[in-house]
Amino acid sequence: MSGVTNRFLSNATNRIDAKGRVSVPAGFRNVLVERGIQELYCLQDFIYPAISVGGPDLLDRYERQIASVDPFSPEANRMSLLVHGGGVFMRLDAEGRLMVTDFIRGFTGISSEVTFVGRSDHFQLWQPQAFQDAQAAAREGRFPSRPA
Amino acid sequence: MSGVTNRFLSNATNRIDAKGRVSVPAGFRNVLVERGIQELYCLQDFIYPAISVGGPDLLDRYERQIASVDPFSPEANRMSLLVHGGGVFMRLDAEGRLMVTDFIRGFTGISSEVTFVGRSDHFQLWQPQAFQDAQAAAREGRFPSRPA
DNA sequence: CCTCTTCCCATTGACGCCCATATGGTCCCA
DNA sequence: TGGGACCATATGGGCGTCAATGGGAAGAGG
Repeated sequence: MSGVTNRFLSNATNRIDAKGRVSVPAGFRNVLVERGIQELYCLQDFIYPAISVGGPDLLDRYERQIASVDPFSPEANRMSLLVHGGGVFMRLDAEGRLMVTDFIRGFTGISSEVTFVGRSDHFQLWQPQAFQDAQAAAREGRFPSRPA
Repeated sequence: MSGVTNRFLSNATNRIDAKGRVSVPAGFRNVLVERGIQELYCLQDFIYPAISVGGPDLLDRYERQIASVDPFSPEANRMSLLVHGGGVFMRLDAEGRLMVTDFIRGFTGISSEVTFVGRSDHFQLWQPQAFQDAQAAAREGRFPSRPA
């Protein structure tokens, strides 16, 4: 109800510790509780070098999107590769942290810090500088280059 | 009613205290009450190095615009990156102050003082000198240079 | 048997919720 | 018209709580 806890908003940067863990911002954790999300589904963004994190419904939406285009098109092929081949379930530990796996590091370029970015119904993991650059580019009206 | 308290007008500069808080000018707080705004949606402006502050309706307007395009399109992704990733809900403390977070400092360059600028249906937070410069430029009819 | 993960606890610093003080202005009244 | 009570705003600071982070130890898997 309060607008504050029902959507993923804003961005914040946290450190990765020696064990490869990083705290999810408390505000985001509250949204997860509010939405009853316990299992996190992580997948690669179609456009940006970022990992999208949300509940199982996030996967549902992406699958519907894939289904809405010609299943034999290169676009559908590419999306399926990212969603089905690159998706993974994760859980938070008791302190609200998640493991930054090689899968995440490799796709995003994250090494020592993670920028958490709210996306309303999900949030994303970014390499800090990449996020700054992408946001600045978006303000200028430029679109990110897309993989062929 | 009188026209004085229903719009954000004029500008004022206040100090940030040792704990990183700053008082929102009483005139602006009155407008917030008049408009029934309790939760403040703060957005990193698209053009200027300033934070725009308004009610939840400010976010609603942007979200309707996003909803009007294909949600999986690059355009929607780009707008969400700015509107969701660059916005956050905040609330004032009992004395009418708000925390000047890194989210605000980093984007505006604000360090020790904040200039509050009325924009009719919302107001903005500026680094004082940046506001002076932008206003002088506007008087000369020059347009702002977009952020790099 | 060794390594990686999971669970648990400790520390520290930040933030929220209070209450206190200063400063400047307004209004009333002598 | 000058003084002074009164008031609203801006600002300062104490203190409890929670978040972010670090690290030990037990458990699982190779």
